[in-house]
Amino acid sequence: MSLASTEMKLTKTNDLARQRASDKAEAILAGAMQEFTAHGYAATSMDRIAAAAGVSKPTLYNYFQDKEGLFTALIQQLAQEKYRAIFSSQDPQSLQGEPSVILKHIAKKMLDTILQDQQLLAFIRLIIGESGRFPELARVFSQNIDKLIIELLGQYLASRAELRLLDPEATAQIFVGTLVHFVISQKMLHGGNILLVDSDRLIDNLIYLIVRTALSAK
Amino acid sequence: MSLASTEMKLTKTNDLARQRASDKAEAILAGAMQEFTAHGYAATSMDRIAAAAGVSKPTLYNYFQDKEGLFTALIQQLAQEKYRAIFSSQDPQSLQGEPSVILKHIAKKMLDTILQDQQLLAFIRLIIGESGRFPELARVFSQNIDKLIIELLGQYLASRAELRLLDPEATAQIFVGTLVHFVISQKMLHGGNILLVDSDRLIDNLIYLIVRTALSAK
DNA sequence: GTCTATATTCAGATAGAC
DNA sequence: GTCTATCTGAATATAGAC
Repeated sequence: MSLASTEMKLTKTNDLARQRASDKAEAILAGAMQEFTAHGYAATSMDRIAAAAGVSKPTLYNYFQDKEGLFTALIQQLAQEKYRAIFSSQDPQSLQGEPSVILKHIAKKMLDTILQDQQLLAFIRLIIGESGRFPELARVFSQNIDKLIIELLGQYLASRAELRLLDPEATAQIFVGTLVHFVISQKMLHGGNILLVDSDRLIDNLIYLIVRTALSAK
Repeated sequence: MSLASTEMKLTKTNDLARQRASDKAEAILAGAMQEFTAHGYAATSMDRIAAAAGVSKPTLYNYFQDKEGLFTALIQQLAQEKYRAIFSSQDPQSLQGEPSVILKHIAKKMLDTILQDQQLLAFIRLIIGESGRFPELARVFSQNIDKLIIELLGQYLASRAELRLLDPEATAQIFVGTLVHFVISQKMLHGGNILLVDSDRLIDNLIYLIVRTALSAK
């Protein structure tokens, strides 16, 4: 299967060919998710996926062309799911109140969403780990999740002129980057045990940097 | 080989047993670096490492217990090298000038160091990708590189009281997190093509947030 | 469509010659 | 210490019965 040919638009939801996706296909994807997220691409065998899905190996090949095809199908499904999960947290524009309160709410919600979801953590690890072998999948993830979150938050920051930000979108990237880096170093790299700065302390300082000019102007 | 038994102190430099490390061992480590960083742990075969190193497979097993032992030895060597490369950039305390200038210099140096070094990028990808299988190696990397950089920068920020920071160490973590996230999303996830915010714009805004109170007080 | 059984390749690791 | 040659298990993928 050619990687270049993979259709990767997250906006393209289930089409005709999958009006009623087969139970078997779903079972296979569920098994594949368990195994791929736990062991990575190369260390996962089709035998183990078949066992986890409760089907035989030839059935895998009946629904998916090969290991690469199954993997890319899984990543697309996960990206859609996680995209929806993250954006079901409501639009910041609709929130009422002081920016410092709103931003704290957003930051806590973001961290909670990621830290509570072991599957999402494993997914991010998988995407980064396999980004050498599957650059296209990594690009799509980055463009569809990271970028959209930054844009949305940037719009909110831009709407609060009293914050006197140089550049709301760049500030949003700082905001998101700080939280993502925290998750990676604390959870994925297991640096959380002997930790330097906990999440509350980090969030408080991040928001302080963003709102302090507005505060002192009062 | 037991992972729990791996000695992982970066401070422990070459000891007696390697007073004059064999050329063969170095060739093997060089070959292992090329293959492991290019393909990850599971997808790299001992045959390919042997070929890349220009030795035969039994020679690998003469110098290293098994694949895991070779991998952990490589990660330790790379961590030492990268640690030194990053900290050879001089201590921020010794720099003279306005904090905004110093911080910009540090940020540019950090980004340049990482972005120019393809090997370091591949190493970070490897560490994150294999952090499920080798949690101990990931923990050591996080504690010895990430944490030390944040502490060093935190000390500098603490020495500049005019910045009126709530918490210099947490601010340093924001600084480093922003840059690391940029590298991951732009370079490793190949989000750089259709990019939102470029590195100069990001750095300018990061420093603006940190120093703007001191600026407006003038 | 789904299974059992298998073809084939390739991996990690080693025996034994030199 | 280093090699050639090889053992053994496991991986991807498929042929052919039902």
